[in-house]
Amino acid sequence: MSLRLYDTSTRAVRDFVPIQPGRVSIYLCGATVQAPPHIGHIRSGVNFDVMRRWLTRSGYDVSFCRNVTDLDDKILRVAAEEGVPWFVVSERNQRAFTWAYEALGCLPPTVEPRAMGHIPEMVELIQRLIDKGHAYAAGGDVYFDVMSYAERYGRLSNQRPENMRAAADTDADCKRDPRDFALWKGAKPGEPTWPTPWGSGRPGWHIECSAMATKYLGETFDIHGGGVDLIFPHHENEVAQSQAAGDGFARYWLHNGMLKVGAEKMSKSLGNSLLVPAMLTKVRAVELRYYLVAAHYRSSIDYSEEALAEAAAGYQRIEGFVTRAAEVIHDVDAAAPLPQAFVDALDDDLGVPQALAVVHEVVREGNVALAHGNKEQVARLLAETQNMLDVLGLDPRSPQWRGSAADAGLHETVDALVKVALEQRQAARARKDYAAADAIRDQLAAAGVIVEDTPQGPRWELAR
RNA sequence: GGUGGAGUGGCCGAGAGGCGAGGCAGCGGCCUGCAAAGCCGCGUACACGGGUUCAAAUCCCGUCUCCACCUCCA
Repeated sequence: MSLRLYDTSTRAVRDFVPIQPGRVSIYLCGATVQAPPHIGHIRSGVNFDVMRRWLTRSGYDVSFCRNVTDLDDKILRVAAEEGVPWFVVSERNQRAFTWAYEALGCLPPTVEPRAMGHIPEMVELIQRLIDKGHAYAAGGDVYFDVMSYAERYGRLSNQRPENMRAAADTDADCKRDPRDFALWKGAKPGEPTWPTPWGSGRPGWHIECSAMATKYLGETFDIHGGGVDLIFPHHENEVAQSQAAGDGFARYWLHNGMLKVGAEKMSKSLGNSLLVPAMLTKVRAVELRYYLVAAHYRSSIDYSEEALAEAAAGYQRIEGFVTRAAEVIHDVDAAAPLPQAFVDALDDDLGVPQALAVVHEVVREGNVALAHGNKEQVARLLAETQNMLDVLGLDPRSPQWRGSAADAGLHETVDALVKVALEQRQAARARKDYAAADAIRDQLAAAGVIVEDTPQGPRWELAR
């Protein structure tokens, strides 16, 4: 079986066939940087990071473009409230997004274009649309003429234009049809503007993604991703603009489900955002990633602290095996094959939940092998586990999660100190003075050091 | 009103006609001086009412509840 993906535009699971053999191009709608990221934004980033890692592991050369929309009405409003230029707001929030993506282990995109750096490309696209009769200038704005494209408009979101309400993206009454949406917004006092053949102004929402996707990935590309809340109007309008202009645009549309809190979508505008830094005081970043990744990307997640804590406990079980196995096995075969069940799970529309079930099964086998002291088997199962975790971005021994060299140095220091205490404890145990032995263990525990006795002698870990 | 999705055991969360994914928690056992970790065992769950079928969580009809989108959104 090879990769099959659920495609929103056909509402069916389809075999994935790339345009060029061996290459995949992905455009992910990143953030409109009007506020710092909450964990719903990062869920999207993490889901598509796993998609990208899986495609890479499957042998594809992946071009991954994740855009930043760095100007919109809200950014202007925030900037006005703070009395600073718009770019102060978008720069600040973009840095917060970049930090959060990195903190959660998302690989950097191949390219991360910013909308306002692509005005000429947008102007060129708008001109093509005007030339083809799909757009018109009116009242300083330029609009996409939805009815000129009525036979195709609405296909992605499965809606008919006659059922749609009016677009409210501008308050202009110069539209030919209320459903027409702005490609370009005429200059308003106090707003940043760029000159165009139709007058100065700023871009509408949607046009930047069409311009940037085709610039970096070509007029036709493989996968376009984003949250389900973007299907309409954002993605519908993107595909309308691009295809009306003659581009092929995306061949597969993938949409991740929403993260909900209290049965409601987490949303900047609803004020129920859980921001990443606050979350990282509750669990480690890798545990948060596990939580966000563990549900299927198309399911919605009902956030709860309990579920988050359960996910962390589940991850710690996996991590425990990897840590203990790595104390025995020093060379891990990064080329070891993945279990077929794991491959099949991910090939089936990125079935991470089933893939994680395979991880847990291999971990159980690994723990058995560890208990039996079967080094050969431990080596094999550790390699399988780490390779699976690598695809999910969850390998505790990867540089992302392993900790710094300074941590390693500190670990050595603590190890030397703990060993002194453990030797005393072993001596006490040898003379059956369990009160003394347990007192040492309790003291270490109070200092955050958890002691475990194994057939190979005592080992220790820091408490979490 | 239109479009799409969801309701699964104490909890999270897959699956999509037959054999109970996996995890968390709990209980019992093994191991241990005691623990911890680990392992083994323990659960007949699929919103409700009908129907189809040898067989339904899965298909069909109806009902209820919830969510998302219908021009701020990941």
